[in-house]
Amino acid sequence: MELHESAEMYLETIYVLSQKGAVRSIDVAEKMGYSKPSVSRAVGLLKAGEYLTVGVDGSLLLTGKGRDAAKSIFERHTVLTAFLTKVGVSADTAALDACRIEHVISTETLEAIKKFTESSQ
Amino acid sequence: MELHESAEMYLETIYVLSQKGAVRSIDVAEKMGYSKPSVSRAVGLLKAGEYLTVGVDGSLLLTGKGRDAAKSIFERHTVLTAFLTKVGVSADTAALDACRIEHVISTETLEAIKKFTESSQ
DNA sequence: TATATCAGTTAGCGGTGGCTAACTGATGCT
DNA sequence: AGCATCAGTTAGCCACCGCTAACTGATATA
Repeated sequence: MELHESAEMYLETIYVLSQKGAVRSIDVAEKMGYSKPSVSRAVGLLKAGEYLTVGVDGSLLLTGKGRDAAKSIFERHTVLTAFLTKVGVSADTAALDACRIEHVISTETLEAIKKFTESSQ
Repeated sequence: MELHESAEMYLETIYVLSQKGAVRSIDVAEKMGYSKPSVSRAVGLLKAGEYLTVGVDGSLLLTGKGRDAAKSIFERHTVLTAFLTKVGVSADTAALDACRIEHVISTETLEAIKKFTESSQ
C-alpha cells in the first residue's frame, strides 16, 4: 500500500489524538472536519495496509508500521513548525503550512531544515 | 475559476517557456512529461478562466491575469530554491522540492523565507 | 497527388478523495 | 416496551487530473 498524502494526514491525526487516550473514527472525523464516511473509508484502507487495527470497541490502534509512519510525519511537522516559527511566521500559519509541506518535501530538505533550525538557536 | 495546483504548474511552465519564444501545447506536454490530451484539457480550462488565449497558430499567450499568476508562482519557486540551496540542499532536490512547496504555502511564510534568505546572505 | 507526420481534440477510463443519503446495530432514556 | 441517539458502514455522487485510443486537419514530403 502506498501512503498518499491523505493517508499520512489520517495517520498523523490518529497518532496525535492517541496521546490523549483511545481514538475512535468519530474523533478523527471531528478533528479533521471530515464526514464519517470519509474517515470510515480511510480507516478501511489503513487497516488493509496494516497501518492499524480496530478494537472490538471501535478504537483505532496503530500497528508498529503505522506508528513508525505516523511518528515520522509528526516529526516532520514538528521540525517544520519550529523552523517556520524561527523565521518569524505566526504560530497559526506555521502549523497550517507545516501541515501541507510535511507531505511533499524530501528527506534531504527535511534534514537540512532541521540542521539549520538546531544550529541557529 | 479556482487556480488549483496543477493549473499553477501549467501556468508556470508556459511562463517559463515563453521567455524563450512562442509556446505551443506540445511544448508544454514535453516539458512537463504529460500527454497531449492532459495539456489540451488544462489549456482549455485556463482559457475558460481567462488566464490565456490561443493564437491562430496555436501559440499560448498569457493574459495579464495569467501572467501575474504565473509570475507570482515563479517568484515563489525562485525564493524557495534560493532558500533551500542556502541551507545546504542540493540544486536538484531544491528545484524539485521548491516545485512542490510553492503551491501550498501561505504568503506570510513565503515572505518570511524571502526575508530570511535575503538577510542572511 | 498520395501519403506521412505533426498538433490538437474528443471520448472515455481509472484512481484519489472529498461529500450526502440512508441503513445497521448498540446503547441509553422515558 | 418504545424511541432517540450515536457510531459506523454502504452506496453512490462529483471534481480533479493523470492516461490511452482514435479522430481531425494542416503541413510537408516522396
